[in-house]
Amino acid sequence: MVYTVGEMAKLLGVAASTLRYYDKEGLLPFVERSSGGIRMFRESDIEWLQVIGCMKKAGMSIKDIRQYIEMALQGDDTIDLRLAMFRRQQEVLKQQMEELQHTMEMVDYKCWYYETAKEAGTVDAPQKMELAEVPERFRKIRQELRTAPGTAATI
Amino acid sequence: MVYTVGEMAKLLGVAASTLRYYDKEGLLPFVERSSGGIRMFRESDIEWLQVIGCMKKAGMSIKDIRQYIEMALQGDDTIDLRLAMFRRQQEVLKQQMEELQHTMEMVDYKCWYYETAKEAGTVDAPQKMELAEVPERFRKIRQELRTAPGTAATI
DNA sequence: CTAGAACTTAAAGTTAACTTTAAGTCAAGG
DNA sequence: CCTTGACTTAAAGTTAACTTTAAGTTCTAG
Repeated sequence: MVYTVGEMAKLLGVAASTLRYYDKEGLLPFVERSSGGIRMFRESDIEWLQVIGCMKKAGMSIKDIRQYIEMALQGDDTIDLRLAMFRRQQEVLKQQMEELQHTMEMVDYKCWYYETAKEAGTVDAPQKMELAEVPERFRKIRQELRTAPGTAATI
Repeated sequence: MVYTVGEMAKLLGVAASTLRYYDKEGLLPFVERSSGGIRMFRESDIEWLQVIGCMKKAGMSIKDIRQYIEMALQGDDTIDLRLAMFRRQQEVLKQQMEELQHTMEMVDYKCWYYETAKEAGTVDAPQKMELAEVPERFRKIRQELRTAPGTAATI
């Protein structure tokens, strides 16, 4: 089973122009062409595309991904390099995860803040609350936010 | 204690031009000016800036953040709207977290894959391995990647 | 054999979020 | 008062990752 660019795009849920762009940028050197020049994606190309999608989600640039693809095509000599690349990516993701967790804490705090404000009818309720009255799990993030000594605006 | 734009930028670890840009985009209507027109950040403005930073990290656009700031300045009438906004953001972050976790699984698999390849000296080792030989935690992601029936390229 | 849908390329356009530049103004130290 | 470094604005430039356009080609069904 082979696919045209449009079919593969539909299958992956991306625009056909995106796949053409990736090809132009050297991300799809493995895709073969018909005698007339039409791209023919093979079933097995899906794995490449899946990995490319994953690397994109991990925040890698097109340039970096092309480097990886080129290494992969060079064969077993580049195993170490490829391993190093994914190890580095692992670190990047760990960092991203921590940041995301922190962001979530902040948003959770804000939800509590506005739920409390809603009940009371004013943001003064959560805003002027003593730290001891604030649910324990929000205290750290609240203090982090309250760098200022004075009371902040109605944020 | 007040800060100029340059001092505040240094304090937050961003470029001064970024703060000016945010101001131009309506994100900093609370920042006052000296008689000469110089921005004077107050200590309490840091909380606003911290929240803006958090919302950016959560993937919100400048436009969305401005909306929030405008609502906050309108006072208690917009509590419900602000709560709804953070609740929506909570969902977005949950989604992001799941995606990130999935990406991490893929990268973990790739690390295992290349560690195994490194030991054997060839990617054939992990590539041609039977599913049963693959560590249990990588089986799901491997199958997900192997949508194709035939063996894929040396990815 | 032909119509038309989907493909091809190169080049230009888009978008968001900054960043840089240019020309000028403010403020603090000597 | 003057210098100097940091500030001001408006406008133009940058970057990445697409997306769109235009002009032409290929494939498939009738």
